[in-house]
Amino acid sequence: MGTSPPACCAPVTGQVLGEAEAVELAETLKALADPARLRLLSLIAASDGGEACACDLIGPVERSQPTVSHHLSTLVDAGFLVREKRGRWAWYRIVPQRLQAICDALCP
Amino acid sequence: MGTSPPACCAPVTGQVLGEAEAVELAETLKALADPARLRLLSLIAASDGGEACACDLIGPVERSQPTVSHHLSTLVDAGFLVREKRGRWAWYRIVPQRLQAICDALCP
DNA sequence: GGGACCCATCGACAGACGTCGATGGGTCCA
DNA sequence: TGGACCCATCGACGTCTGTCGATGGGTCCC
Repeated sequence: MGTSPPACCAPVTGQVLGEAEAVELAETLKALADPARLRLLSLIAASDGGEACACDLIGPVERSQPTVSHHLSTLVDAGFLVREKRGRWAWYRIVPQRLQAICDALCP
Repeated sequence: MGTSPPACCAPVTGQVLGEAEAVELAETLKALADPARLRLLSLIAASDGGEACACDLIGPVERSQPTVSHHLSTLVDAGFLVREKRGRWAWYRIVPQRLQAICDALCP
């Protein structure tokens, strides 16, 4: 919730991180730091066109449907995915700049 | 705990992540995903010679001494820091390759 | 319209995690 | 030797989080 920064995030090295910047980067990393979410990202990234239907993710990730839906929402909220509703299906697409921003923050 | 891989970690994109690889990368990211730990890394990286005494970290990071010690141990266990005892002081140094390995896993 | 299907939300629960005060081992100096 | 100091560990506590079953709103097809 909250700020939804334009660039995200302040780099770890270089200028010393303040508490607010650290909280922001930590929340972003926390969204990545879960096996189910990493597998979801990996599955979507490896799909045709870089997008995947939620119905095709439940099996491979080996979690229940509500759990997968919850993790996908977390990734959307953190900006790593975008959701698009098509009929009764939900399609998810990777946001490559978001992943790149993390790398820039960790290894400038 | 356990394997302590030579290179760490399998990349998110490219081959689809298996559960074991995802757990390993998630644990590594979890070690980073805390404001106090990010500030500690940042403080140490910005110190002279890339190393810092624990006694100089407690003030800036605004946590109690046991809490700081706990976080430093977490970072050491995850391979982001190395600890060296000098007399009654404990000095910590960044392991740059470890941070680089995370970036390689996220943005190949 | 009725039924099958996809998916987000809700409520609940167990386990993990960040934090602190208290404690004790180890080191240095007077 | 005694005292001051640094720091890791322990025990405890409240909070956050990953997981699931149940539920209900939408959408499509027969």
